[in-house]
Amino acid sequence: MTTIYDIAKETGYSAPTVSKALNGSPEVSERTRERIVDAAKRMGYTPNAMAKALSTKKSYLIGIIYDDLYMLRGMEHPLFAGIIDAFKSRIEVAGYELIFLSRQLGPRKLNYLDHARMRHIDGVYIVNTSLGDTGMDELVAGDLPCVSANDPFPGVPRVVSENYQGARTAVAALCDMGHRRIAHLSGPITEKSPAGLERRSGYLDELSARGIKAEPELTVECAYWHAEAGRQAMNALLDSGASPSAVFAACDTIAYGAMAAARDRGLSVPGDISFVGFDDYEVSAYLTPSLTTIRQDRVRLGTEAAELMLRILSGEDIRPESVPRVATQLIARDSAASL
Amino acid sequence: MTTIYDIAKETGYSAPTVSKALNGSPEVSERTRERIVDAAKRMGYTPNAMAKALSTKKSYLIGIIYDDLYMLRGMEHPLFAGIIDAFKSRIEVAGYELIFLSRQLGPRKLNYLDHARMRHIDGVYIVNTSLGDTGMDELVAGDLPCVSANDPFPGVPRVVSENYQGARTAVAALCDMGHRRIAHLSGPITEKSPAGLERRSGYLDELSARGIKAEPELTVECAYWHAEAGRQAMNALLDSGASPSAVFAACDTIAYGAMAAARDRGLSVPGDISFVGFDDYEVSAYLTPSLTTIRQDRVRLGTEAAELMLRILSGEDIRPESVPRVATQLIARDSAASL
DNA sequence: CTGAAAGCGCTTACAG
DNA sequence: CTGAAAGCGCTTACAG
Repeated sequence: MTTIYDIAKETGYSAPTVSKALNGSPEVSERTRERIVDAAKRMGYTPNAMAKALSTKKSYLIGIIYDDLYMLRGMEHPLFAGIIDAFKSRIEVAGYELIFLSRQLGPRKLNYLDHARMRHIDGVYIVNTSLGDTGMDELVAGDLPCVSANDPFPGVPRVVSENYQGARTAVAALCDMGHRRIAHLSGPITEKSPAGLERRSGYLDELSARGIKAEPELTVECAYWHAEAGRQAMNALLDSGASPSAVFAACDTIAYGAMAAARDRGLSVPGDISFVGFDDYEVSAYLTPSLTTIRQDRVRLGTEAAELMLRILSGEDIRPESVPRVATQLIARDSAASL
Repeated sequence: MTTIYDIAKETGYSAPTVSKALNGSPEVSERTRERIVDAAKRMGYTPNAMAKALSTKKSYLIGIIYDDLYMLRGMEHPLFAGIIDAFKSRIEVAGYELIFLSRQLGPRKLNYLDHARMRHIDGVYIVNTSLGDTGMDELVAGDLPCVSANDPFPGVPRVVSENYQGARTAVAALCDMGHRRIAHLSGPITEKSPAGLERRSGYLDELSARGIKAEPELTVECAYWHAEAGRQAMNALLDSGASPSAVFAACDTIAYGAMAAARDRGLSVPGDISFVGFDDYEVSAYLTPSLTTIRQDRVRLGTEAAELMLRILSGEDIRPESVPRVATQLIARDSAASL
């Protein structure tokens, strides 16, 4: 590995001058810069990020937290995987790299904050935490820039979809098709992770805006954002004797399980019962019938989060309330039809 | 941030002794060790990984290459996302962390090797490369430990599924149900990424082992490992007038698209035509009908890759040919039925 | 068992 | 415009 000292020796300049030349400092002459850059190229020089970080106290590392007990499938989650992808694309243009934060390194357990400190992380993208993640309070309370892709944390700006409005759109679409008995398979309802709550509110408010009385037995809460939970909730709904003509599922995977449950009971979709999901995963277009759903814009979610992170990193002070929600979009397919 | 110098001052020992004590060196007295460890805990000491890496020349960073032009959906790919998850879980127990390698950092383009050098990466997990990735040759030719999760590279051990045997199992299952006219929607056929080839070979060999003559028009190559490609291939197959009673799709997503195409033509599955996939993604169980498929064991694929990486990192010399394939498993569901 | 010295590869004042 | 000095936080011989 060639170092700036090798280049210094080769060109006859000193190490500091080489450093300045390579970093494009204005206080080095054009001629010197050229010579040094040439030599660096010729000698196959690669800067050592560790050494750089050690002296500048800036690592260009963004930690990513993705611990997902709740969704039961780690990074396979297509929503978050897509968001991370987009985040990475944007953030690396600004020179930052993504490193996974973890709570176990070698023999010892640690918390995210310790890990972040250890690596001198510049910022943290909190994509998903499981309920048992201790140390999140400390992490967000510190002065480390954080952006959340999902759950709220005090003082942390987050970039999330218009859950409430999206849910209203979904229900409105069903109402416009003539449905009145619309059930809702909600996500887990908890303040800490309000997407479920927000979508349920949208469901309830849209019904009431249309003068439809919401019947409590038409809403069933799923324990997880997961197909199996959707199947169980759908079975519970049908067992209860409620006979909705349409179902708004809080996410696509819940819809998958629910549609499978309906099919297993011999109900035809959308002949006997219509379904609308929320997310728009790739496969949703290929189900039988294809799933009508509310699309979350993963590219925008990830890109905006990166943009926000960069603004914070450059010293801007962001008020969490000032961050706009990302719009959703109704994708009409075959699983929902007019009564 | 407290450093070992702070601890040295506090305890009255020297920095080297603090360093040794904290690293559990045997050449420090038990009593000293205790005092130092206590002080470190009390003072909230977190070691600085950069400084450590700089002096030891070991970063405990594993680079991960995931560039996916071929699959058209980055990390959303459930197979590779699951594998990475499992890899991470195993590798972090040994103290290693995962960092994404990229080809663009800040204003300048770089190749993976430069990036790896810059960060003093200890090893690289090559999950997926797109065809245009230049510099892979250099990367694998260097002395950086590499493990591949998919494509072959000279000298690089890889941990992949029993593609050939899995395909034979899939076709065997269809034959056992009485099917003789079995079509194959293959993945892209290329030496550089032989999964498609291997599965097609399995298909052809199983047919011939059963005395069934493979008809060329029954095999259609998909341009991508992707649902839309599956739909197009299925349409091409049906347009050609071939009328298979069963289809073996090279992966689940291809099967999704193919089944959708069949449905759009009014064919019932499995009444008119049976389908078997390859992968077993979570949703495959919730399709209508649920998809019979060959499961790739993502947890084992990732864990074994990590295990292999650790062995290489500890100096073991691995012959790529010596790495066993990971077994697949037939998951019988509803999309394939007896003739 | 403990510590003084030097080094890992870079950058940041500061002096000239 | 250029360079000598010192420092970032750690570890590794080496001496005692």
